[in-house]
Amino acid sequence: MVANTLKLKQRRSRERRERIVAAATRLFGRRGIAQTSLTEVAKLAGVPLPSLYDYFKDKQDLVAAVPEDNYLALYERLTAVANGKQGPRQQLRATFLANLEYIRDNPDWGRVFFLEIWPSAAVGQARIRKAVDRYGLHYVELIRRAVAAGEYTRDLDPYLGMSLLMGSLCHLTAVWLLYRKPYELVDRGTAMFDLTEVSFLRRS
Amino acid sequence: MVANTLKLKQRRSRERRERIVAAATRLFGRRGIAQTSLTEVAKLAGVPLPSLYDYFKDKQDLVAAVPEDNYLALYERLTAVANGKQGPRQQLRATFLANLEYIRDNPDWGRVFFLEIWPSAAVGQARIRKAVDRYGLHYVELIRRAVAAGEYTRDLDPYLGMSLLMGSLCHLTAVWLLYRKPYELVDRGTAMFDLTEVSFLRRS
DNA sequence: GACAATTTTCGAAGAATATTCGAATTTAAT
DNA sequence: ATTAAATTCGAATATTCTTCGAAAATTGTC
Repeated sequence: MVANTLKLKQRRSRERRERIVAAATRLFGRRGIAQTSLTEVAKLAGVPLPSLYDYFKDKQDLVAAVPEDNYLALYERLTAVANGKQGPRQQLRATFLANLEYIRDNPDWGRVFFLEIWPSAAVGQARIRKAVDRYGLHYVELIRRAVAAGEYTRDLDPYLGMSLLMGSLCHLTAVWLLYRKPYELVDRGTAMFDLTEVSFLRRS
Repeated sequence: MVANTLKLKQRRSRERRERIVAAATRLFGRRGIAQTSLTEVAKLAGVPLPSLYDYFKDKQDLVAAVPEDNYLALYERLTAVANGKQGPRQQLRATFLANLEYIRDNPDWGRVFFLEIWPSAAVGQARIRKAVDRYGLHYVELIRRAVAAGEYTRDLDPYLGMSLLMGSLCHLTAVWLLYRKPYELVDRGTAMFDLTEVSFLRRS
């Protein structure tokens, strides 16, 4: 247990940091980043305002911490799900749907990531971009394998396929979040994946 | 000529407003909204800071004006292009590509709209949402007609089809803008449209 | 063309928010 | 027990957004 071997002081400090990120996720996710002041974040986290700066360089840095703190859990879930399936095609499908499930279960995080971070200038920062790239490359790799296995047509450009899937994912999520969840995200995502995949398949 | 019949004072006022929006489009588009201060906008527009408030309620209001000032030109272009084609399928394709051309030719606007406005909380404002909805419905309508004409399969849900196209469009544009235009937008958009459309077609 | 009414402009001040500084406190190490 | 190190946070500063109202410019009227 890492947490237990940490010195008392360090552990407390870490818990504090986590409380701040949790508060930020919630507030940024509900009201948007621009509409949330650090004063509010500090209040919800139960720490004095200047203490935020003991953990984060500035507001932007706190914003970046929100998705970062979720990547680990997300990737674990995605790989766990994918490993349970056989064949790249099934793995791709399972990954896509697990991704939507994660968003459904963590809408605040989803909103910060898909609506505020990923599209915004934040991606210009190397730190965030790296994570986003990794995210996309995971899909590229699965598509590539499905092509190699002969499940998808040889004509398929894996990057184009990835753009299609990521684009659908983002758009679906954005509409779901912005229009107050007018449909069941995973169900609709399933329909969308199956529709998209038609164009990936080998012409018989 | 509306502009010429306007009283001198009103005309100057309108030109001023246009200069402000132009400055805002440029700065918001290059640095992002959060990283751009109104002081900078005012300076680039050549007006004193408080004068911004003679035209816009607050910063958010100025942000909203950026896409609004472009809709007219965009819609004109889209409908002109679509009307030159026959059959809903060709019209849809032409619309999609003309849309990409407009983005390519107005990247600052594209960035403000696709990266800052559309995904952000701003869509929560009725005024902006209305415009966005209209945008999407245009695609829905064209798809619907293509289905009715028997060009697309009857199984196709027009809304799902729209999500797919809009998702692709957004993602393609976002990557193009954020990764410093690594490909020719319209060419890649063409490949993407054709790939997506495979899943719309009637199974023979 | 002079005068009043109206609209437009913008300097000065205020409010909200982000950020820094460093001294006080707490914990860890010797 | 004493020193060193890390952590916390009150007080002060900097930046940015926003308001107010008086000055200036324009328009309408006689």
